[in-house]
Amino acid sequence: MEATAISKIGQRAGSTARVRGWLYNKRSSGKIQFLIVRDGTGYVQCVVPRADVSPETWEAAEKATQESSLAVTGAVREDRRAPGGFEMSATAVEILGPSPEYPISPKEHGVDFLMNLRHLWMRSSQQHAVLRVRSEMEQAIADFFYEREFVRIDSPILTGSSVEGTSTLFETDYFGDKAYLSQSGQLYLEPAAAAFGKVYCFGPTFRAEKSKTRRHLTEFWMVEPEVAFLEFEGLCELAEDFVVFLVRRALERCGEDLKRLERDGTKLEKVQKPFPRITYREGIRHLQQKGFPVNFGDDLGADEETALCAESERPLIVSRFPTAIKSFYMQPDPQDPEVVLGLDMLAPEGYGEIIGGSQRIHDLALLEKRLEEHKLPREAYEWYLDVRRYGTFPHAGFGMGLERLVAWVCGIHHLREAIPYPRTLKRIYP
RNA sequence: UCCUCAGUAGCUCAAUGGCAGAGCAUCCGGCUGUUAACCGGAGGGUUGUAGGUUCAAAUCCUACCUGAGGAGCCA
Repeated sequence: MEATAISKIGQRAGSTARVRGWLYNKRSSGKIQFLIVRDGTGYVQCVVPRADVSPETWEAAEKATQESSLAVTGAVREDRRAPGGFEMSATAVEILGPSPEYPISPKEHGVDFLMNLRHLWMRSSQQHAVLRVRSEMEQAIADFFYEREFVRIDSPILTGSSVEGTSTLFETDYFGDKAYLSQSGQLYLEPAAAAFGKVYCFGPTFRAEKSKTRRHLTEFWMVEPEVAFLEFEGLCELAEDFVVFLVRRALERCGEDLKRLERDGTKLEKVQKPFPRITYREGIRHLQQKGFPVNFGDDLGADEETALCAESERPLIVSRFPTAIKSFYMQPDPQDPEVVLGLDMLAPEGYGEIIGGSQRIHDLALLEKRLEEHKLPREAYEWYLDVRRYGTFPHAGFGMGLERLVAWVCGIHHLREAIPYPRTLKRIYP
């Protein structure tokens, strides 16, 4: 008999089905055993009454330990007592692969232990739910840009020049030359915007920051749109539309997973346009009134960000930062030349910055000047300057960290659970 | 890089200078509707490593190793 996906088991109610998967948990009571089987699409309870099955089937059910792979055949029926609403009365249980002494028990474990067993931990229901939400968000990202006729441009992972300083770059040998793992696809997207108009890239990025917090990974996935002739106001709207689209998608298609994660959906339902916006100057004033010792020119730390977001249930857009604390390529505000047309989007509930973006400098002379001020090696950027030499145009873009979005949407504490195999300061295994 | 905390059974944790313990997991037994099932029994230890103090160290001291939480920086 052909196997049925457990997610589709309800369609077989009243008839016989065969499922293949792994034993998630088992409870027994003398003459009856309950096997919870998972196959990646869902969970189903299989009931094995001793009186109704062959001795071989009874023995197989008894021998099956946590995470043994199994094939179970039986009659499907609705039953309120079963988790999921349907259960199978097993007529045959076959152990496909035994699983002696599975290390992750249904009880509590520490972070280090679970992270060393990440390859097994992803079988656990909550981890499984997070990674399914991540997959849905990846699909939603592709859909959002496809619907808006963006062209996906894959930027290189191995690069010769950096967007920001070289201190946070992973260096590697490239046939005797130095190469670096990409920190951002932006420099490669700007030329592509001149070729295609609306473009985006989506892939892994690498930061050798020695940061050790729940908001940082050394390898994370970033999605970056870049749009020709888009100016700052339009950029803010694009970022807003994007986040609203992604959160709505999670609510529409990840209900089961969010429920398993005990995520409060009402908080996500409040993520609607328009998002509150403040400028950096206004933010500094608010913070000073609340007693924070901050002045124009200071970077906003974690506590400051949390204080600014405290009043809002929607993401907050902070814009127009001092030129000195931002990257070399950001366009100055014509109304206020001390600040640049950059934005940070801060997620509510303390999840912090999920998006950073800006309008880019399109004037060649100004960009050359900024490269010099930031002491960046001019030669490495010659090709990038060509974007301004041959038909320059105003343009803007942003980057969104996928793991930060997923952590926020799922309501999980640490970014390391929002990626299948996290890379952190102290972890490159498994 | 800095600050703080923690390393004891496979896992989560007790034992505060005086006999190394419990729950879960594993194995054995019991129970015909379990929901992290429950009940009884068994096995399981170089207390992170090295040194020191002491009649006596898991416990106090020193160094190192490993991990966690936070800061800075960022997405």
